[in-house]
Amino acid sequence: MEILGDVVSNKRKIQRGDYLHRTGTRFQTLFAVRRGSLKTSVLEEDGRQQVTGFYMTGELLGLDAISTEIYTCDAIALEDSEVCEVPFAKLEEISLSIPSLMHQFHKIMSREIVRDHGVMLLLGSMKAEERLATFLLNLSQRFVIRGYSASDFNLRMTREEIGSYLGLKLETVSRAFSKLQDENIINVDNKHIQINDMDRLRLKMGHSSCAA
Amino acid sequence: MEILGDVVSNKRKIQRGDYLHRTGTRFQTLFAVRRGSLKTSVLEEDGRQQVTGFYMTGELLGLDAISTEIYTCDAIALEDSEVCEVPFAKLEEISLSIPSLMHQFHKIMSREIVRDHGVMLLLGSMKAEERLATFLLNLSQRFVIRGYSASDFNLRMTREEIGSYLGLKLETVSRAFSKLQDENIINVDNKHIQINDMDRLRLKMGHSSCAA
DNA sequence: CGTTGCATTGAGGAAAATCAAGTTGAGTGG
DNA sequence: CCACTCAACTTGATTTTCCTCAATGCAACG
Repeated sequence: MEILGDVVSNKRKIQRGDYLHRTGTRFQTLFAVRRGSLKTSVLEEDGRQQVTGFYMTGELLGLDAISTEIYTCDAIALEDSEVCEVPFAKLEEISLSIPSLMHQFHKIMSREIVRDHGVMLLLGSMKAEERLATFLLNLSQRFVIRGYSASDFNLRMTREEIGSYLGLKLETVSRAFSKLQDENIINVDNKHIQINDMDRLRLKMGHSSCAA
Repeated sequence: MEILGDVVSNKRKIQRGDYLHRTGTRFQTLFAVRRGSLKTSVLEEDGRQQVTGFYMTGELLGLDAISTEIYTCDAIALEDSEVCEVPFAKLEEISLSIPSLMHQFHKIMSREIVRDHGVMLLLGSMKAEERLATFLLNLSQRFVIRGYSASDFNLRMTREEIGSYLGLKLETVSRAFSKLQDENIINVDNKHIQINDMDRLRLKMGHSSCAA
């Protein structure tokens, strides 16, 4: 992963709300998040919009653009952030002489596909509360990996963005938060989330029908 | 693409209903469909299952397994089929000496990601009828590319499998078919589908609210 | 201190799931 | 060849879930 340093040409700061890239513009670089967080979203002809992912430190954006050499989504900073530009042509070139780099890159792309399949499963077969539980546990997991608390963190995105990602309306997200709080599984104070009972939250992910 | 011939070691026949690979088994090869069609599906701990994709001639399976070197889904033949085994290690090896092959491979993986984002959009923001219209048009498109009729084809999968892919119950799929038939947009005779009005079917995809 | 954006909550309605019959059609065996 | 079986499909009635619309709360900011 550190080999990526050879490929990384320059860093770029990006303020909350700014676009990192826009749908339809020419693709040349991937972006690795160094600090902060971003969301990607796709826009349909008829105005419908959907958030397709949230990205934190260390995660890679732009993989979708390789196929057409045009970005297929918008990437927007959720807070003041910093990214590394990874020129894709250069990455491919260097890959030729460093097989392990190429292999790692393939794994990263593959992981993105697996991740998307997980979201498809969520969108296709889970109820609102299960979706939110899954989402919170996923975030929690990713915070832990980065050395933050698994059970106490601040959301960087709005209810509407969460809803868009989970295929729900913002009111439904809000209600699901309230319900989990009423059951004492989590504490919600606006964007500040505390998970009180990780196990019961995990149960929520599974089969809501069996739980009380 | 023909370069792939160098990598392809052997063909494999697989009968309707048979597994091409199973979740959890060791990954070594990708599979290119030569004839027939397959579905992939993921199984959750609690028994929930979801179809994550349908694959036709020329399409590539197994990309999700690269990340963990273990297949993350089941692949099952929808009809008697034939696939080529593409040993992944060999593909990576050859890529090193044929940059264009590597580049093509990256595009294929990227296209899979874009495709998944499309499904996420469908699952997250479309109503039943819109989902089915989108699905039929996608199939139609893929048949055309392969030299078959765009407006007259046979489904290889059951209503339940379609529903699982689209995040709907089989009854809902059936009703959506019936509705599109009542509106004279398509003809349905069990698995035999005829599209009478491609334009109105496309309209269905978009904003159902505006249509009658 | 009003404005603005985000969040919560409630009431009512629409969409899809669930439950429950029936129908059809292909394959099987008498 | 016909009855039987079984799986897939269709259709209707009811229930659940979520969306929509609307009102209100609340904190940040100029």
